[in-house]
Formats: sequence, C-alpha cells, structure tokens
Amino acid sequence: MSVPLYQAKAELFRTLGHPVRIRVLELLQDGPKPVRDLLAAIDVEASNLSQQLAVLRRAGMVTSYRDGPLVMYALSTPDVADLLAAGRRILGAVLTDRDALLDELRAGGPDR
Amino acid sequence: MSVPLYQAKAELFRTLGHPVRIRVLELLQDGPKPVRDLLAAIDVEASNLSQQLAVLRRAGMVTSYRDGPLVMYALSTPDVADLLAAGRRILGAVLTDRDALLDELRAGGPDR
DNA sequence: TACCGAGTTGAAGGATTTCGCAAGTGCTAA
DNA sequence: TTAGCACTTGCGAAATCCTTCAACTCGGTA
Repeated sequence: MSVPLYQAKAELFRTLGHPVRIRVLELLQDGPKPVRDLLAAIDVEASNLSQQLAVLRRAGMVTSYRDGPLVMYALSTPDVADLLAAGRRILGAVLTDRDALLDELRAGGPDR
Repeated sequence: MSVPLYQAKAELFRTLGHPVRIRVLELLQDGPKPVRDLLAAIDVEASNLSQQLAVLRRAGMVTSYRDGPLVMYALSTPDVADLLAAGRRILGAVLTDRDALLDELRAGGPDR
C-alpha cells in the first residue's frame, strides 16, 4: 500500500491536534456555519482561521461552499462528531486518573 | 480549569498524531506487552520508541511497570481502543470520498 | 466602473517535533 | 564483581508546524 494505514491514521489525528481546528469542528456539529460566525466565536485572526480551515478541508473533514457573499463550512461526515465524542470520553478517563494520582501525591504517598 | 478544555482535547489528539505511537496503541489493544515485542514489531530505533512511549506515558494513555528484566506497557484505559476504532471509521468515510475524487481525476495508470 | 466586505493564499520567521547517536541506569546471571 | 541485555535519557541537527503580514480573488452594490 502506498501510504501505510497507520500513517493515514496518524495524519487524521494530527489534523485534530490544534485548538482552533477542534473548536471549528465542535461548532460545526450543530450544522453548517459561515466563516463569519466561526470568526466571531473563536478569537483568532481571519487569515489564521482560514489556514486552519484549509487544513481541515485538505484532510477531508469539512466541506465548504459559497452562499452569496458568505462561505459556509460543514462537517463532511457526521462520523466526525463521533470521533470528538470518543475524545471527550477518553479525556474524562485520563484526567480523572491523573487527578487521582495528583491527589495521592498531595496526600503524601507511600514513599517520599 | 487551568487549561481550556478544547486545548486539552487538541493535546489528546496530537498525542495520537504519530505513526509509531498509533502502532504502539494498536499493539497494546491485545494486552500488555514488553518493549522488546513492540520493538520487534515496529521497525524503529530503540531510543526513538522509548521517546514515543514517554510521550504516551506523559499523556496518560499508557502505563508501564517492570517485570524482571523487561519493562511492560499497557493501555491505561480501554477507552483508548474506542478512540482508535472511531478513527478507523472516519478514515473509511473520508478515504472513500477522497478515492472517488482521485478516480475521477486520473482515469489512468497506477503510480505513486 | 469602482469600491467594499468576506475569505483565501503565499511567504517569512519562530517555535515544536522528530530522529539518531552516545552515554547512562537497572536487573540478572556467571 | 564483571558482563550483558533491556531500556531510557541528553543532545544537537533536520524536518514540520504555527502565526502573521501583505497581497489577492470573489460577490454584491453604487
């Protein structure tokens, strides 16, 4: 195979590995939105947002189309929302584990 | 919360954004494994693997313990497997879309 | 036509990551 | 104690990513 599967997977996840891109995807979960709205919600420069949108477009995670004077973006497949949800679940699991460890340390662990 | 949620999410996904780390997690889905085995399966230098394992450890996605002369690694939570599965699903959706486009573009010989 | 708002693109820089080598730690057996 | 396997860590060099600025395209409107 030309691009090993595990490399394609890594690229997929790396695409999500940026705060602005995550926020865009989360905002688009509620339906298509114009760049205007994303820009108003995210606090980032227009050109920067545009660059991040381009990354998401190249990765095939969003699609865009023009609606009069506005450019609209939408998730290319609802599966993206599943992935975000799975991420939320893990984040919960991992963070509680870490907090448990922190609490253990703070309480004065078995060895010091 | 000290770190905004969307940033924590981005870090989580970025952790998965590396071929070696993806392979490690997939191999660990079948149960704990010593570094030896990972090394034999992945084709990467020992020091490099060690560094990627350290990244996964810091992110809280795997745990390690020593068993005699070997160091064992395991997924810290089975939720990680869910995330990988979700990734696989999206990859399917996104790649078929893209392949359809590619086929449309080239109508010709196999290369790359 | 000229102009303006909405987005995009290209390029430069600075910041992060990644990689391989060399050196170091831990455990076990001789 | 010495040797040796199993890993890990420190550290530059190279590759990659992120951000910003300036310039550009596209629609709508006067």
